[in-house]
Amino acid sequence: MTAALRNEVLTPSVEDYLKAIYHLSRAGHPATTSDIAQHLDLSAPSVSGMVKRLADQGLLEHVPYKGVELTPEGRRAALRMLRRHRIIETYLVDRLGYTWDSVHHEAERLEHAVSDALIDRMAAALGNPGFDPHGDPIPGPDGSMAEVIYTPLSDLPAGESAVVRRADTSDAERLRYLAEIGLVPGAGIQVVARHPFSGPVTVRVEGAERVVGHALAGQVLCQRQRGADPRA
Amino acid sequence: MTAALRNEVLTPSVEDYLKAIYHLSRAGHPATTSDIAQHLDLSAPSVSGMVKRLADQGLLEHVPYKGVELTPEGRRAALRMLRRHRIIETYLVDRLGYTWDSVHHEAERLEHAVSDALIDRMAAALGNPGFDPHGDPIPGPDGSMAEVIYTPLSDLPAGESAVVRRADTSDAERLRYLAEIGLVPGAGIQVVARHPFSGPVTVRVEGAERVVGHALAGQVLCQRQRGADPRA
DNA sequence: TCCTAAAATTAGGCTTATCTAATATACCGG
DNA sequence: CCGGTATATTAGATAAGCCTAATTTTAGGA
Repeated sequence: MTAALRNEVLTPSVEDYLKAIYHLSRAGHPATTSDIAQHLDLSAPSVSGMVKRLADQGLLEHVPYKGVELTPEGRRAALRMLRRHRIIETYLVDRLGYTWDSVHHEAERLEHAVSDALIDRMAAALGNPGFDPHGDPIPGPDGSMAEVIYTPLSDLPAGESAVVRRADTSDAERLRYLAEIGLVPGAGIQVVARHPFSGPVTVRVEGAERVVGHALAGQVLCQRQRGADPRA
Repeated sequence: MTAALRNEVLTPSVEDYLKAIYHLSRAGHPATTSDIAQHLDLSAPSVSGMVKRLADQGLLEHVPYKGVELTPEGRRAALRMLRRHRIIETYLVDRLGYTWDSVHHEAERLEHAVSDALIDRMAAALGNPGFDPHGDPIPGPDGSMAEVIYTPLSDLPAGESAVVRRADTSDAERLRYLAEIGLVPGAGIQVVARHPFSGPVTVRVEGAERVVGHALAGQVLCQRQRGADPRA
């Protein structure tokens, strides 16, 4: 019998684990114990213990010493939390004057307390937006989520701001180099200049200006910020 | 060293106990273990245990086998919860289309999760109201609360709706009788007719019509509903 | 292949908050 | 003033989540 059929309510702790595992699994491979522990700022044994309970509840699959992956039920729960989080953030920014960078902590607390009905009312009041203030897509009540179109750094026009979302290569050398100059997922960047004839791109990252060759820039997938809105 | 100086954060459970004790203490005498247990739907031993911990933390005074009373610090915490609860209720009714009777449960969950900053933003967005949708006063950030003017049932004009708030007598016979006909604190009433020359009042309580003598009606203190707003 | 370092798990303990069962206290009527 | 009932407290157990210390497993390098 699955947890859903047993009609169980998830504790805030469990919800946080599912969220963390969902995020860590985006990359494809299973989330490891230490990844989860670091993400949630907990000890590894705490994670081991919780993982066992979550597996018993049918929310994830655990291969000991290997890692965990969410079951469809676990993923549903994680997407529900993602929806809550992003709607709350959007509401607080849109209606209560929060700034996009100050809103995360508040949403982190509220997402465990609001009812589904309130989330739906907030979403309706906002016109059922598809994206939050950070540009991230908001899952629907059914768990469906808009695809985000990532733009290669090499295609961004000069002057534009964006957020690095993914490095489209598995070459360790390149990944290491990109990390070294700060072009990691989540990093905010601004294109300073594009040089013609497939030349390099000059980009500002964390205050520093970096020059990135055309080929490498093509593998740095970015999410464009306001003004070139993905919801268009 | 008091809990406040130790900078402790109260758990949701503790907040609920303080709220319950605050409400039960309105009547004057200390709150008893079984009152608290009934109010929170917990066993008496659970309450005994928690009461001991709260007394250790300096949030209340406990005289074993007698009852508990909040310390100034405990009262501050309770009023902070009351403020949160009532601002949340007001916001949800005013801005998100909740009805005044459906809003309680949602507020009960949110009041433990919202930050002080969010409460202040919600209050500001509402124009710092002094009363919630039920007509109850909202404590300020400093714990101050508007006095509510209660109107004796004998003074209410015919047709007016009100809520019974207090019976201004300690005569057990009268209290028992008032309870019998449903004129208890919290009961919603409507004045059907007032009879002249200090005659009785006909009032609808829980669907039934009751006739109350002038003297007794003078001791049933009511809070008038919308249209004769206490915030005037 | 073997050995070691990193990662994961198990063992054992703590705190909060709840419960049921047993015991202690208070109050009221005779 | 004495006993019985109602109320309160203590005793002891449980579950969720967290921790540190000890152990086990995996994987990479000589």
